[in-house]
Amino acid sequence: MVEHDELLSIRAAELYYEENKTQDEIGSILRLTRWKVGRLLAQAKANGFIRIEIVHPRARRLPIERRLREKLGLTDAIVVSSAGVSGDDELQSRTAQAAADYLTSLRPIPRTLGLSWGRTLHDVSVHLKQGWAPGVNVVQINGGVSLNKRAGTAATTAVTIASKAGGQATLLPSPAILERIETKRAIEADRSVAAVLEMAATASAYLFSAGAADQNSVHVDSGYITADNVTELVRKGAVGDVIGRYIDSNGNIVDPALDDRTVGLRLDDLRRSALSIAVIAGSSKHAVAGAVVSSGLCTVLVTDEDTANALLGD
Amino acid sequence: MVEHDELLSIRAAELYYEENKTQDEIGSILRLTRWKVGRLLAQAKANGFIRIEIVHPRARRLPIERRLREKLGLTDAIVVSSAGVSGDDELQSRTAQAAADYLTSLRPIPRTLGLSWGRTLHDVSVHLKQGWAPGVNVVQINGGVSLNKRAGTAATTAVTIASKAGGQATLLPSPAILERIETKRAIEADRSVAAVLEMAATASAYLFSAGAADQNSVHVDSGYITADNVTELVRKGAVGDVIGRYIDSNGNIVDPALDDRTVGLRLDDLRRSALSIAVIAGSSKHAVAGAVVSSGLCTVLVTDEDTANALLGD
DNA sequence: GCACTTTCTGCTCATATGAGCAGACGGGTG
DNA sequence: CACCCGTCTGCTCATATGAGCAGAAAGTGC
Repeated sequence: MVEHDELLSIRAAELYYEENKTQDEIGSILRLTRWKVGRLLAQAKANGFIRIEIVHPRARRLPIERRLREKLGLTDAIVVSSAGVSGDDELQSRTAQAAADYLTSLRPIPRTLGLSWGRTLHDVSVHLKQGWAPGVNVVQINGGVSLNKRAGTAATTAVTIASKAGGQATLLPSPAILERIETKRAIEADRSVAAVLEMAATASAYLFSAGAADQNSVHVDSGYITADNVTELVRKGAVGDVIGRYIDSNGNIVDPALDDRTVGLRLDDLRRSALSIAVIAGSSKHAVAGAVVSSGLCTVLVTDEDTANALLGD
Repeated sequence: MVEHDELLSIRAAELYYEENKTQDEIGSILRLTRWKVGRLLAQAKANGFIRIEIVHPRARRLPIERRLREKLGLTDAIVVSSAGVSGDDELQSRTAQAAADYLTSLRPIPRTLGLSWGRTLHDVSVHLKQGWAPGVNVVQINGGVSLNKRAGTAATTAVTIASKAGGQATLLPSPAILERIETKRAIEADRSVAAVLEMAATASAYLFSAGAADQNSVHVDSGYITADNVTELVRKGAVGDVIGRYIDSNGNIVDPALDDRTVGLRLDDLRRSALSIAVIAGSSKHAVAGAVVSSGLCTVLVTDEDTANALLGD
């Protein structure tokens, strides 16, 4: 009889959800009392036969957000829906939009925002509304200025975010990765750079993304490292990079020598921060996202539904 | 402000459908009155942002059924959901199940059921329950007995359906298509064949499927026609076959000479019937389904959601 | 700036729905 | 066959929701 009840619950669900009939009407159609209909409907829901989806570019997945907060110990999580999405580009754009929304509604408003750069964060800067906050200063937390046009967007991103909030942008005038460690030490010792790094270390909030460890990395594009370097890093266990530093799935630095040549905030500075927001979207970034979250690099994660489900292991 | 209301309606929908909050609670979260929340929710529904799907192999799509009845003038339409379906095979199986259900619940119970044959109808016969009706006789309406094992299922189908209803099966002892028209005339004149055809013409209901006009046709498999014949038929506008007769998109016979060599009920006999049930599923059969429905070959259509949507032109 | 129309808001009231409970039912078990 | 235990049924009652309406607000044309 269980089998038969299941079928009945489907018939009831059709009439209720597709034909907008009341449980009473359904009762007289299926020759049941309205209470029985109510129970069948509840049963159909409990069995997962009723799937309700909110189809909208700005839709979020609150239950997944809650599970992320609870299971992974995040202060906050923002998960955008991937329902009806056409490709990774759209997913990234939706996520960037959500990050912009999150920044806008953030209270208390941070005085200084430490910022990394990349395609995702550029997208966030575009989505922010003019006047999104009343005075927020932005400081770059890792190097990468104008080595080529792609890296040039690093400056644009910082300046855009600051100017839309009526604040100042402080750029870090250094390449992301230097060829020799001596050069890196020298540049860090320079007053203009040291001042920026000092400011970066004391920012009240951080906003960063992560890159996948593959040939499409911005660091390869920008010429800081070669495709072969990346292959080697992957062999050593790298899953991606955060503010220019390549990490393995536990969030540890993969290649300390390379890391020593990388200019910018240390990962531990990020881990000490009370508010660090990671914006990570797209199927290629599931692994880095996992590393970022599990090693405590962020307190807030903005991501897409698929990545979130991957993090939760289902 | 419309833009802003849309976003609010999405936030409200998230809280309502994913977090099971009451409209009142949502009101206090979003700082709105509960009536405003109700209106936002109604708006979200009206804009199609809320998608409710019933995910179950036996789920039907009642609104599409209604539109099929209204727009295409069918007496009845049964549309199974394609939600979460893996391939055409599953779609066909679901549709066959629905056809079996429909037959079982059919009132008044037909005394004699005219039947064609094919993979789909075989599937229907399998899904019917023992004792699905109290005494229904079955008569084959087109030829095709045991030329090879595939065609052999024609007899099995008819016998199964009849025996599960405690009735008699009457087989049409003839090939589907003969090579020479004289042979066809001779076989039709034979008393044993003529009697079956007479019975077929006076059946109280018909159940048939349709084949796509392609190389996978049962008629090619069974050796009644060659793959080249099919190519030629398609060139002449054939979209598929019904009870062995190839029709174009208007439901007209494509090749009168071939048709004259085909044994069985005429299409016009089907069109005159008060109850003829077509069971057609799968993406390859959208075109035939359109021809069958628009030329009035069936009064009842059992099909899948995708095919139905194709018929409705969207 | 004023009269007019249209849209929006917060309400009352009727209805639909879910929670919880007492009794009916069913089917093992001694 | 009587008994018990778990499940199911139909109910009452509290709550959530939608329809409809009067007044407020916001446009619109002169």
